[in-house]
Amino acid sequence: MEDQLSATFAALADPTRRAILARLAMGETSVTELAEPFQMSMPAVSKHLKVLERAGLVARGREAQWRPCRLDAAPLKEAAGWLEAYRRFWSAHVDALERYLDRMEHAKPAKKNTNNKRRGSDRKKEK
Amino acid sequence: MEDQLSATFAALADPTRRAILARLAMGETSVTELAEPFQMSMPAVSKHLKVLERAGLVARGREAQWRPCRLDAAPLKEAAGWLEAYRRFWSAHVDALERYLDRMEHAKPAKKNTNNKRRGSDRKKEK
DNA sequence: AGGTTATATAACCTATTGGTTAAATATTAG
DNA sequence: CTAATATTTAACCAATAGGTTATATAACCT
Repeated sequence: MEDQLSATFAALADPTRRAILARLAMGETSVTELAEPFQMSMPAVSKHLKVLERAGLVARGREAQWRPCRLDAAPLKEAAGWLEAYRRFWSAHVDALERYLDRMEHAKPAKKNTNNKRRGSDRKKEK
Repeated sequence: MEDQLSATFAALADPTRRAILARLAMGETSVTELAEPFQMSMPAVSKHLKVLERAGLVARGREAQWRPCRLDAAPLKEAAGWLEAYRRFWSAHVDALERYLDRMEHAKPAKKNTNNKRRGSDRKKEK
């Protein structure tokens, strides 16, 4: 997973890690405190932190025996930018247009519209 | 990976899948055409499509022997919404505000900040 | 029916992920 | 130095991911 964007999205693809980021958004804290809400072992949290750290989302300091973690949201900016390019595809207005165009598409072809008797995996659009 | 958000981010955490979505943003197309730019086998692309489909990002139809894929960006909306909550952390302007608030937070007990380097959240050590 | 095209599935492989427990490390306190 | 605390690393495990090749399925076209 060489690229930054993949690392960022992969890091976000885990609820534990997202919860850690949410906690860090409230301020810098220690690993132990981060781990507290979860029912997993400390090494597991440590691994999650390493994933976040390698994705550049968490930076750490050293203070005595603590390794305080703090949020570094910079990589999220790139991710948000990527998503932004798709905004028009989820805008409600365009959704309606989409559905309209889709109906046109399916009504248009003069081909014999053989009934879709096939298996149910493509039932999504059949309203 | 039970939740929708995790499925969405996980689906986006692969450059091939992001490229597939980018292609689909230009319009519905077949699996073969989707696979063409990549140097991987067709089953590999098929698997990527299945990941995207289970994440709800791609819907498929049936047209003769083709299974046209089309983008369904709805799940991206939730992802973008999640990221949006962190926008203030990557905006440079608010970054300055953050730092200011952070200093205030840590300077609170005393009046003047006299080189108090300790971070507040891990001070349970005062015995 | 038989052949071609488009796509999916099966079976397999290796690397990575997410978790565990046990041991090591780093730092402070006494 | 020793003990305590915070955290990481090591070794292991099961499940998943991402790829392969070979085979199967589905629909079309003679």
